[in-house]
Amino acid sequence: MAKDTKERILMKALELFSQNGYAGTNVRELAEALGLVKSSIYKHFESKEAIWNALLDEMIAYYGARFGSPEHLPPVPDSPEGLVEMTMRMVNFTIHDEKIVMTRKVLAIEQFRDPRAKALATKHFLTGLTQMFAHVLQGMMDKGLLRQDDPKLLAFAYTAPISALIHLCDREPEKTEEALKQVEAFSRYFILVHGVR
Amino acid sequence: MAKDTKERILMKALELFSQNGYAGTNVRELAEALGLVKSSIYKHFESKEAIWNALLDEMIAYYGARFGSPEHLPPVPDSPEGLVEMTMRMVNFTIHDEKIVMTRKVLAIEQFRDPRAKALATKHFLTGLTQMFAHVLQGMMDKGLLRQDDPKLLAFAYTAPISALIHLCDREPEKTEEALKQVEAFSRYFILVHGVR
DNA sequence: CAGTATAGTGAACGAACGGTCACTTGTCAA
DNA sequence: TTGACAAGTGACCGTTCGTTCACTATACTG
Repeated sequence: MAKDTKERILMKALELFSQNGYAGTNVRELAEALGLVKSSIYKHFESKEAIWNALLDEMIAYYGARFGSPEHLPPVPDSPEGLVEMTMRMVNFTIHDEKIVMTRKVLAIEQFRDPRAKALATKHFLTGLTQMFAHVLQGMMDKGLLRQDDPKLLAFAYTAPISALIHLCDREPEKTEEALKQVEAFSRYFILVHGVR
Repeated sequence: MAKDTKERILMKALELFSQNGYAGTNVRELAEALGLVKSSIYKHFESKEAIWNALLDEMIAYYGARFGSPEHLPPVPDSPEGLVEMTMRMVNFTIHDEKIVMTRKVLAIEQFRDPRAKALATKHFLTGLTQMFAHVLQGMMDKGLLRQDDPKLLAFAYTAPISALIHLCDREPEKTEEALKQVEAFSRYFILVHGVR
């Protein structure tokens, strides 16, 4: 029950921080959103800032566990269409997983204030996807599915537009359907341009 | 003197909001950053929220005046190298103009809370650049400098990576030099891929 | 010169903030 | 059965928040 409450606090804090930011959220509404009174919060965290730091710890650990090690690199597709499918699977996951969506939002809000949020934001928004797809696209070049090219530059050119559409979904969820179509269209176009001819 | 102070308040509010957000900034520090006491602020704005709304009005108007009408579309370059130059000029401007940098930051922070900030964020982060370069790239296709293609898709593929690097500069200014090199490398690569052969 | 806006001040307001503490409740091992 | 401990409560603390207001200083206007 204790551990459970601590985790529930962190989850609800993520939810509230991702909407109104750290400064825009107060301990009382956090507690009441969990059916508690604010003093109960302090049985689990010594301060509001401690909640923020624990949340950041968790976000960093979650990212590391999920995307940090080479063993989590996705398999290299066997066909151009396989890249489209893999991309759509990945994008669909990342925009529908509530925790990841809220993490991106909170990083967008707090990136200029907290150095650790800043570093994690760069991973989430830029280097993470690029590194992952550098591996995938390199693999596809090795298989002769894409023209030989600088894999990092190619991965950057591939993932940055997709990342922009993910941000759009975070900001305006009602545009998700249209954004997903754009992702697919862009993915196919990318293959058309960079595939072997 | 009056108008001046009102504008100084808005400018300093933009500065503080872009660092700590609206909720993370209080009227007292805003006033004292201007050499005033907080009650003086209320001679010019009826509330803190009124400052925020006036700031948003100004940001929206500024964007409209600068990028809103077709007459502000840049001239179409006469050579592939001209596209690189135009791009570098544009990026250099947008990451060194303090007001625009702070505007992007504040939009990143407040995009999930305020509907008008959300709409303006999408323009700043996505559609604005894309529309502008759809025109430029279309013009270059007409001149036979680029292969025929869907100008919107092409512009999206061109501007999204550049936009990602602009965001990186906003977040980690110490990486500006490296980011600019990446923009240039990407721009040349883009021409290599999409230019006539 | 008198009169009147305008800009700025300092003290004060109630409300909301993060945080503390003595206390009650529930759980479970000895 | 009892003792110990963790979880939760409600009252309360000092501080800070946004905001108001009576007042002063300054500058323009008739």
